[in-house]
This record gives sequence, C-alpha cells and structure tokens, in this order.
Amino acid sequence: MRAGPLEIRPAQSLALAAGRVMTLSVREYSVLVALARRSGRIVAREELFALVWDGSLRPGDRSVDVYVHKLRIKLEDALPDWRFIHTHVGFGYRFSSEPSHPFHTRATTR
Amino acid sequence: MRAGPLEIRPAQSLALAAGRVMTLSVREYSVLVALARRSGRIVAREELFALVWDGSLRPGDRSVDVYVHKLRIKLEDALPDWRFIHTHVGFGYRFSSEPSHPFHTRATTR
DNA sequence: CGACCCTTTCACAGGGCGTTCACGCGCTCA
DNA sequence: TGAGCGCGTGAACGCCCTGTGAAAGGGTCG
Repeated sequence: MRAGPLEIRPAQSLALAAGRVMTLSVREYSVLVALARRSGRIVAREELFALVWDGSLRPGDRSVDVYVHKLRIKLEDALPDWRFIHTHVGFGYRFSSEPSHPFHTRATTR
Repeated sequence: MRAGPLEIRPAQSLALAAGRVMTLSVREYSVLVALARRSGRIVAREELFALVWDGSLRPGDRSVDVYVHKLRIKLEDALPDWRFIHTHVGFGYRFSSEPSHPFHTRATTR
C-alpha cells in the first residue's frame, strides 16, 4: 500500500516513511490503515470508530480526534513536506498524500 | 547472513560479532536466527515462539522476552555501538542492524 | 554424587499506551 | 459581527506490556 513517500505493509504490521520504519502504537497503526485503505474518500468519525474500535461511537467520545492528531504528529515528524489526513468539518477525515506546498512560490499578499 | 558487523553462518551454527565468535546457547542462537532471517519485518511474539519453541504461546509465557533480553545483552556486549533487536509494543520484535547513535531524528519540539 | 550450564518461571519495576478531561481556537451561519 | 459548535491539542491517569534480576527445575558430564 503506497501513498507518496509512505508505504504500509499490512502483512508485517509495518509503516515506512521514506523507507524508514515508523514506530506506531497498535491504535495508531490501526487508524492509519483504516484511513489509507479508504484513500480519497471521506471517512466519517462513526465509520472510523467502528472500523478501529469495533463498536459505535458514543456522543462526546474524542478518541478518534486524539488518534488522528497523534498520527498527524508522527507523519509530520517523519515527512514534514507532506500532508496525509485532511479534515472535512462536519463530515470526517479523508486520507490523501499531498505535498505541503504544491506549486505556489509567491505568497498571496492580500 | 550479514547484518552490519554481525555475521551468521547457519551451516556452522555460528554467529560472529566483528569476526569474533559469539558463545550462544542453543535457544539464544535459535532466536537470533529466527529474527535475523526475518530482518526488517516485525515478528510477533506468537510467531517467534512458534518458530523457536515449536508450539503455541501460552498466555503469560515470558520465554520470548527473556531470550530476547539475553540476546540483547550478548549483542550489546560484543557490539556496544549497534542495536539489532527493536521492540514494537503490542506487535513484537524487529531485527535490523543500526548504529547506536545515528543522527538523532528531529527533536520533538513540543 | 556433585558441579555446571541451560531453560523456564517468578516477581517486581518502569514505561508506554489508551482513554478521558479541559481549554481554546476557528469555522460557519445567522 | 457575535454566538455556537466542531475540532485541535496538551495533559492526567490507570492499566497493560515489556525489561530485568533472581531463583527453581532439569539435563549433562566428570
């Protein structure tokens, strides 16, 4: 499974960032795989929770947000110039590997 | 079989650290080979146990941990500047020869 | 029979992990 | 522009997993 410089090997429970092994917790890895498998789609919190936690999301449960955050930090840490997890307010998260600064050399002054 | 300054000769049941013969017990050697053959991937405790002990891991059995520990000590003893067996909490162990002090991966500014 | 080594088990300690809470920002919409 | 909600983010906390030293059990060899 590939997404830009990110590679996931489900058979080995391994994630590689630019060839380097990432150290992820079980939950982190699980969330990453769930999102990456649905790359390009928006995955609702409910759906993501059901996939990873295997149950239905209770109101007020922030687990999903917290783990998306943890993942973002490790991904940002390993691949500073890429963005993978995109927020769609009110809908959920969407996985897609994108360079941080696509083209856009000139700052949009005003 | 090579991994940095570590060499394994299965034909002779020998392990050499920087050319010097390591004195390993049968189990120790067996664990080392099992991991080294799967270098780069994460080997679950269950899998490792099945490979070396030839059976299924009973809950609470710490044999694997203990022998990984013994191996680490001997490897550390023979090659202080290298790390070979890496822990992936919740997943298992991963064999990979790495210098002790690489560059230091980006301080977590947080 | 005794000494030694290997293997397994036990017990304790430490750290990592998962969950939850609290706070605050930013987006959205009226 | 103000209010409200959704989400980002840091931290606390208990539990589980792993690290680690020690002791028990068993086999081998002199």
